[in-house]
Amino acid sequence: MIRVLLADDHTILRQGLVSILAKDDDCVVVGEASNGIEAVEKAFELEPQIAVVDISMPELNGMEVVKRIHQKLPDCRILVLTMHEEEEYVIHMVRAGASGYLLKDSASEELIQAVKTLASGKSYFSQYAAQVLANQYTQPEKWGDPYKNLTKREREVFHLVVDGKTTKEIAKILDISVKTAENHRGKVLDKLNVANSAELVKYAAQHKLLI
Amino acid sequence: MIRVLLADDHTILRQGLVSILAKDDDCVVVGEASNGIEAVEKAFELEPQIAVVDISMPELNGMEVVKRIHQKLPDCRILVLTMHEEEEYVIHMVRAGASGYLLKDSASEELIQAVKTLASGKSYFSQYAAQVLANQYTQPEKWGDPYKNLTKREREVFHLVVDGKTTKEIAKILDISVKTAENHRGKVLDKLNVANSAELVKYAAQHKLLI
DNA sequence: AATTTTCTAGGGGTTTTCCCCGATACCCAC
DNA sequence: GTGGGTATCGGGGAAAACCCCTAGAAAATT
Repeated sequence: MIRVLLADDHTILRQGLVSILAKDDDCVVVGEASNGIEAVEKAFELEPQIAVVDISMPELNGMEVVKRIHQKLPDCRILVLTMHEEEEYVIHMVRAGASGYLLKDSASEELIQAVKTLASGKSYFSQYAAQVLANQYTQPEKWGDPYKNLTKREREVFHLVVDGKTTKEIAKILDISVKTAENHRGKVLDKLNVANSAELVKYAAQHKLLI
Repeated sequence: MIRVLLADDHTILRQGLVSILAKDDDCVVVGEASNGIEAVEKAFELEPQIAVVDISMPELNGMEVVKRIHQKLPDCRILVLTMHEEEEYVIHMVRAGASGYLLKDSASEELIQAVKTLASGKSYFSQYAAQVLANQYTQPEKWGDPYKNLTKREREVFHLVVDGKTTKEIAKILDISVKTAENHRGKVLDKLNVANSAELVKYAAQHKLLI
């Protein structure tokens, strides 16, 4: 039996979800929440296997809800159910810890399908959401604005730092003095507005300049 | 007019592709290749906007072809057309630089759709391929083996370092001396077999322990 | 040709990292 | 209990990173 928590501020829609899930023998709705705070509290209290969460909710928005639930209950799989089709929403929710993303105009069979898929440990994305996430892989062209301000040499240094090279190694590779390499790196840190090399690598990772 | 290069070792299938694309007024097949080496050479020579590439080809496999074309001609968009459904293929081809992934049993309309989508600068993935790539984002952390050897405290330090915190900050957060924090970090570096904090963040990113 | 930007390199300083070392405390087996 | 392993806590010291600066040569722009 898959224990499901529903979080959506629209009562009617929640009712609809309950009736859809009630028809399925493997699912049981163990709780409902009508705002973000309540959603988090009920999740902690009931520890459901699946949490179905809307993006726009009063008190606490969906992304915060997903973050908090995912942090405290990593085993609880979160399905985002929303009207929002925007790319940013998909990406941010998945980053926050969602394992599924479904649009509200999906068929009811798809909801059940999604819940079961998540319960089995896999992920489930609507056609559109999957497309958005897949695109993420092929667009490292979005070199963040700051990155574009780096000079050619600075970019070389940048990539070497990101690769874990020390200043000394960089100097040897580029055949310049350690001091110069240090200078370049300093400028890179400055231009990308990060405090140290570790943060620089983090920046790179978040902008898909890694791997 | 979208200039397309076809690379597939099966002559009949290539014929089919030509006739499909010929029906469309916006596309023109400027070249064909029946093996990997030839594909790369023709690509460099003709500089097509779109290269349709099969995975399994003689002389040079599809992944190498994609890599080489993508490296020399970053503006040439590559569509992988294959029978292989395996996850690894999708991921590897996309990493190598492919912008689209289509199965050979797709409808001919979908091929044209994919070619046009790629030409417009976007990506195109078959339902299945998109699903595979989307899943990459949510894979329940397969915390690498080395990570599991970290003690509780070391993991706390690990995550703080990865978050870009300095030792001093970590010491304050965990309410321990700077020296102790340094020590913990040293052990983490040692256990994860990395040389410095930058590499540590890289490790985290590659194991999806970031963000 | 003149100006700006980039690349180069160093001086000299503080802070952080990194690699040694030892002390305490805890758990667990003998 | 008593020893052995391990986790946590620290320190000393050398090396590296980081930060402030100057400054000339080369390259790109105007």
